[in-house]
Amino acid sequence: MKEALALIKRGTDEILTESDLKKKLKSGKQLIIKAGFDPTAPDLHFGHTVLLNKLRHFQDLGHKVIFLIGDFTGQIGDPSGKNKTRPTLSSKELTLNAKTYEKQVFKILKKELTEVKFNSEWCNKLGAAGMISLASKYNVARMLERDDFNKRYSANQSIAVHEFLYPLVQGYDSVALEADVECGGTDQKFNLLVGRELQRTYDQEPQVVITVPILEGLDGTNKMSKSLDNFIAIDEEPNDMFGKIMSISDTLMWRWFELLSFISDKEIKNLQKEADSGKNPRDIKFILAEELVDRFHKEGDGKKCKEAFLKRFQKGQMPDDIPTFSLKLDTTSIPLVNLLKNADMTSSTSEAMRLIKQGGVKIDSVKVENPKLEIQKGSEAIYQVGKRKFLKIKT
RNA sequence: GGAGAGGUGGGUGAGUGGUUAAUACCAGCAGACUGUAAAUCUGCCGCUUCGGCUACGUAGGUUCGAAUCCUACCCUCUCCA
Repeated sequence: MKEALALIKRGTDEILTESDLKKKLKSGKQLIIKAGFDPTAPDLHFGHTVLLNKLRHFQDLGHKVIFLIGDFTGQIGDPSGKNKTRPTLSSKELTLNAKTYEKQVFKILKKELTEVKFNSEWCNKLGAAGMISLASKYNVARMLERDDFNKRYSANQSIAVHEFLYPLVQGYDSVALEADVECGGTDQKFNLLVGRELQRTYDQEPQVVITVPILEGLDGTNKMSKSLDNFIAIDEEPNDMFGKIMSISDTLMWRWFELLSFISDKEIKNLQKEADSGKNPRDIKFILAEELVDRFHKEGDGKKCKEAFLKRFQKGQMPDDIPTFSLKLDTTSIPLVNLLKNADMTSSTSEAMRLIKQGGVKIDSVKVENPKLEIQKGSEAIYQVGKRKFLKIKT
């Protein structure tokens, strides 16, 4: 029991309330753990795994996880953050997204203890009358307590009426599932708490709310997200994954240790001590990178990546697994800038031109000086753009 | 329904007839230095067949010339009811 609680508590931000959680754990029954996911972003990244790891902990204790895809709520659009209108997804896309989710999610979650559900299943049945009745169970004053709404309200910014429905519907999901625990990011706290309230009005035992911290992305400041392009997807190529982890700042590294690594707090403290006494933080980052690559790929891949990494950057050698790109030419030669664009190494020929002028383009390790260089048909060489983009191109 | 403010490049935000592909800041990219860290320095930062082409909400108009003036439309915000 003590260990169970400790396992669940690790890395959480808040547990509301802990005494409720204890009670539920003690009851001995299999708990229903709910977590909601956006239907539009099936590419899971490290940020999602903070939450998934927490869910996994519950599974390790034998509880059941409901992986809830918010296809209905997706139509409303989560008011936290920007209020973009979400495109309504077709049922085909939904199934596809769900499949993609499942493929990735079971790298962390146990299949036999996970159930994937869509909230349209019960929300569609609700109808207008049901929505009105649901809306009657909460009040505007309480809605405005939500930090996000509060700020906008006091700043005289608009709050669309339907935005109030989002937390309500999300809360209703908890009622429909009779959830015992709901996990989410700290930014979801309000929504999760509404679930608690609603369950009470529906005469259910209120769910325990567990919030986990939001992981900072590669830039070290913003929340990791696809739209900011500061993420590492969990199905990313081992070497890319390793490289990206190595490129994070030292400060961020400790944060990632805390939220992503499974090594004990004690060991992390030891590592910090080593760093303080002068050990190269890069070598500590290796530990993190190895662990994470191993987790999302095969055991041992992390080590391979590390070796490749050392070879490439310490000794300045080429990576040995450069992908090949073949381009069929109709002419006898092609300007280098066009070649780079066609091979998708740069987004435009203008960009390619710029990079060449700045000395950022190499062919077979030789810096290109002539921006108008022509590449002859029938050539094969290794092209490098910037520090990390390598491609073998055949013409 | 009435009154007013505004929509500029990824973001913030200058610019109110012409040296303006458009100030500045942030983000981003490349180079130097490093540990593919941070900090710092330097350069770049619309597209192009390198002739040009397309850009300041949309569509027209005035003008030798417009992001800047006029008209219509769309959108956002504020205040009043």
